[in-house]
Amino acid sequence: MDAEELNRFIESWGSMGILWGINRSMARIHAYLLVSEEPVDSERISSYLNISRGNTSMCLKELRNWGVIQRVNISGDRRDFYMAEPDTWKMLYRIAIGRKSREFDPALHALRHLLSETDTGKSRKVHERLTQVEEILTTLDHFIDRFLESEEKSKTILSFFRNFAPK
Amino acid sequence: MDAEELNRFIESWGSMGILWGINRSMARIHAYLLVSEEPVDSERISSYLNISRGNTSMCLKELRNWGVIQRVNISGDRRDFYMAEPDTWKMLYRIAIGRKSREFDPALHALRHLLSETDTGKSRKVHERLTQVEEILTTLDHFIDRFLESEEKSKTILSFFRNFAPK
DNA sequence: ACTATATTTCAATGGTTTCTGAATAGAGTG
DNA sequence: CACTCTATTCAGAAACCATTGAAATATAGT
Repeated sequence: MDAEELNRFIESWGSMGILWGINRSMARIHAYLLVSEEPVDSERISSYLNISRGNTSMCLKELRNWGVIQRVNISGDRRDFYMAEPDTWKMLYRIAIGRKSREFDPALHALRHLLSETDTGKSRKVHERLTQVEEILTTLDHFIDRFLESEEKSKTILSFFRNFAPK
Repeated sequence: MDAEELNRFIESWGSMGILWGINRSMARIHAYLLVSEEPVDSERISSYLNISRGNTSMCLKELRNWGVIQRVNISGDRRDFYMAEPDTWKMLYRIAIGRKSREFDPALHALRHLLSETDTGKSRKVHERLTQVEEILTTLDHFIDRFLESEEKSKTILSFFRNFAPK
């Protein structure tokens, strides 16, 4: 993978960051770590991607919170080095779990709260509509939980998906 | 459903808009239509939610593009009235389809493009890692397509989800 | 304890998205 | 056709978010 290809990847990963719900800088840094064989230090990241040291530091912290990168120490070197989570599966789980807990769960919670406090008699039609939404989201919620529950199980589910939706 | 509860719902639906990938105003308007028994006109939406007429008009247009609300005419009245898509299922499909085509598909496409142009020999480890990601996303892609393919079929899939992930 | 280097924090900046309100277009009516 | 009411557009204002860079903090080695 030559430098040009590498940059093309970094930039496209950066712009597809929306999909994971992370911003451009974070995604670019993540991409850079993904394509680096060896752990790299923050100075190198910052200068290669033209991101300030400060921002680089904050992004690395965030990415660590997400669990998609790891900090490693190299003996005899005072600097911190970083590498992408080496297990692709684990990485994707972490991203999915993060998104779910930040977006999906609060949404579902709010809806349930609303329904529990709503007088069913007052406007039946509306109440039924919202109940339907709640049911669907609840089912999806359980499903996603199972899907994310363990690595091995998820691999099984994936193979189910393959059979169910071949083409 | 009293006014306070109604507002609470509108606001939480508004802030969960991120989940559907739509902005606050659009989501609030959508929520208001969801909980309205009868079709409402744009003036009423605008004054109830404190959103300018101009913005209301643009949001309604967007929501119609998404297919999650409908414009209806009431004879003898020159105004346009709006109502939420009455079929909850259809509504959720429309949202899911929109998100997939705006976020998921371009991301997957970019990744494939990258892989097709990458020299496999140069950095095997990285190439393998990306290929893994591509495979997983492709499988999910097919699965989601099937899931969204038709109303009836999706209902079947939902019941599968229920059995697979009861609790 | 001191120095040199690495890291983190945060106020200020710059950029992007969203919203407003006035201008414009359009549709129905006498 | 002139009038009235409604809908849409769009330039500028406001709100929001990401990024910088300098200052503060932390740490390792001497």
